[in-house]
Amino acid sequence: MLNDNIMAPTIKDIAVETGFSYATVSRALNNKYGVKPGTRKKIVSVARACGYTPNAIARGLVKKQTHSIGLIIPDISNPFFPEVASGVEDGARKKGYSVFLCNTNYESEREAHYLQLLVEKRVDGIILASGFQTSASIDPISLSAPPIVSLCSRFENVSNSFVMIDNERGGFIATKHLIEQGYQKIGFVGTQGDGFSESQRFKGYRQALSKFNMPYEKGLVFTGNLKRETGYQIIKRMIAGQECPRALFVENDLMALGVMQGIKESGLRIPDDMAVVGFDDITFASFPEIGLTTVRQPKYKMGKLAVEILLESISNKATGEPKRYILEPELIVRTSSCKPMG
Amino acid sequence: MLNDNIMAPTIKDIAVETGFSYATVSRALNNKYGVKPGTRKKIVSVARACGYTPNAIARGLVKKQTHSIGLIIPDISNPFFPEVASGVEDGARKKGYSVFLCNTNYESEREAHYLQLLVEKRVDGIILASGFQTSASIDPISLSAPPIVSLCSRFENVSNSFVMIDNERGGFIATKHLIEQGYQKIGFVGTQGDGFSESQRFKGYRQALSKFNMPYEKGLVFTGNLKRETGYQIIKRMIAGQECPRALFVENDLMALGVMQGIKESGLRIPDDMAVVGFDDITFASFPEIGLTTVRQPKYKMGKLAVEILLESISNKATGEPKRYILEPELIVRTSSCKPMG
DNA sequence: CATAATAATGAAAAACTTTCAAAAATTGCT
DNA sequence: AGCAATTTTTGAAAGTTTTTCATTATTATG
Repeated sequence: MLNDNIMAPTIKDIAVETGFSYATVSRALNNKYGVKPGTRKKIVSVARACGYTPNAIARGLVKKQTHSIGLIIPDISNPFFPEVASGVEDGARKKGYSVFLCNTNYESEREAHYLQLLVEKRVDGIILASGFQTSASIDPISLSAPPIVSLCSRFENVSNSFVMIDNERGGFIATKHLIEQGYQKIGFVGTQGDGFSESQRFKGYRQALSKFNMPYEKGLVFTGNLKRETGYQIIKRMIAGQECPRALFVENDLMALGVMQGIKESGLRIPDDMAVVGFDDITFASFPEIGLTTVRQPKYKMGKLAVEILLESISNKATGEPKRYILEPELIVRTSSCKPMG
Repeated sequence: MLNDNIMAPTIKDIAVETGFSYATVSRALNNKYGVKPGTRKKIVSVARACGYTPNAIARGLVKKQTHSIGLIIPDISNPFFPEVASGVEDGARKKGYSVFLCNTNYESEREAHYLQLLVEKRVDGIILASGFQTSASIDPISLSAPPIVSLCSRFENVSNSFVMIDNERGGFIATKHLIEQGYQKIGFVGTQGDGFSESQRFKGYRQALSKFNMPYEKGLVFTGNLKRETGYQIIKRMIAGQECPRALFVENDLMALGVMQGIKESGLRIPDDMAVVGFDDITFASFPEIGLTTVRQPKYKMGKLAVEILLESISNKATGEPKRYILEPELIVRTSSCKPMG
């Protein structure tokens, strides 16, 4: 009662106030077995009266778990990730977990930094939607690291649980669709890889070309980061150049939107002059005015699933095999990829 | 060394290993004054060798600060908020703070729940982009609560720092614009308030009508939550109804996009048959195919500013007057609100 | 060389909660 | 009432770090 407004009341304050011990107060407030109803009532009412709030930090220290998890994503301004994050958040909240949001902007140092930070914060687990397929970051901390579930990505050099869609197949069906629409010169816009290995979607693109006996031309591949602005710039350069494809598979929708904007600004029409297929199926792809053909990822569901796997493996203390979910991509055909006239 | 792979090494382990005391190890690792260069070197190298990671939980308990903040937003799937969140995250990261992301889905119980949770987690501060103007939630915890900066909103019954734009003025200039374009029947789509008070943007709408001597007609006001789907449903109903306005001020862009979609699906044209003005200026409003006239909010900047104010007030231990930033809204005219023909 | 001043280190307390073993109180039974 | 069995309560320790104060070691000064 004495340090009422200077500091938050603690269990100790309540113990003093009620005359019971810390232990009893703790058990009473946590609804644990073995405290007389009258006692509990008194303790609870005093706690409420003095505005007691449990200190999750102290609790975390004792119990060695924080009920927090980390979510690392590369680009929060790509609507794909908020959608995923939404699933993560919902799943986490339902089980009483909070989530640290970490946005890396596709920078590997930032990813590494956050990974380190989350370990220091003693999160109970991490969901890592990495921009990278090979991790320099994840390794060094692996000793004391909490369980990590990869999301929308996986590491080639680490075997942990992951949930993602079959990106290679996604790239394949996107490209196949364009081929079946009769396009001859099909370009690729996206990342070619993270420096260690090729992008899966790019692989699918090449695979489709090869399967349908179409030549792979390096000149039709345009790479850069996965932002909208980049797509915009690439297409401008592309149109200015000589070898301009008639159809494009763009590695993600955000970039595809930039591409489409560039195409239209150049006076060309979609799909008449150039067809576009994206990847992700972000909300805006479905707008009638946009009508972007794309490969759908079940964003919310993936986030939810990832967090469920993570919490599962947290409660298991990470025994058990890593879980690997590879979901099926789904081609959503819209107007941006209709059959060309001639 | 003995419990190497079973538990994360602690300062104690390093103390034992090097033969120095906790105190010295702590000082060495934290680059504090008063430890012999040789000693420091040895300690640091042992720490590195055994993969020591400081325990932020224990540190938080001692120092009574966690270097974490909470960010509460109502709707992460509205691109407006990720943009804001991005500013918050950047600002926080730069100062070594991590952010708990809390999505309330415009539900006040969830807001209250998160507020409580963040206090328990002993975050150093909270940024609250509330869906509500009057808080039942913020009050009860005010005693032990960390500083709270309101963002894109403010409370009428609590005086704390906030950063927002002048929503009333925003509503005013949006409506004024439609009036100046010659529209007679201008409708409003949005929330009318949170049950305690009117929405500021709605107030601006009414104010503009009144200023230009136009009648306020209840029949032209359509309310619901601020989601896209809601906008879509409202416009469908509106078009089916009899008193259909020729121009609409929609309370946010997301909803406006739903409205636009509904309009087009009904075979009407924008702006020829119906003009639309939104609010926020989310990225997608600017797409040529969309061309949504809107009231711009400096999203990223607001997030950044809010976190700066918050961290400022954290380091001040919350002495000093609350800071109140009311930014100027800016009307961005695009194609969705051109002059009607006749 | 003695003394003062400075630098380096250590011991212990504090932060708040949970948990375990043990003690105290209560209940049931004869 | 007396004893065992059960329920309730307590005290102390643990969890990890930082910090304060005190102590020891080192260097400088007269």
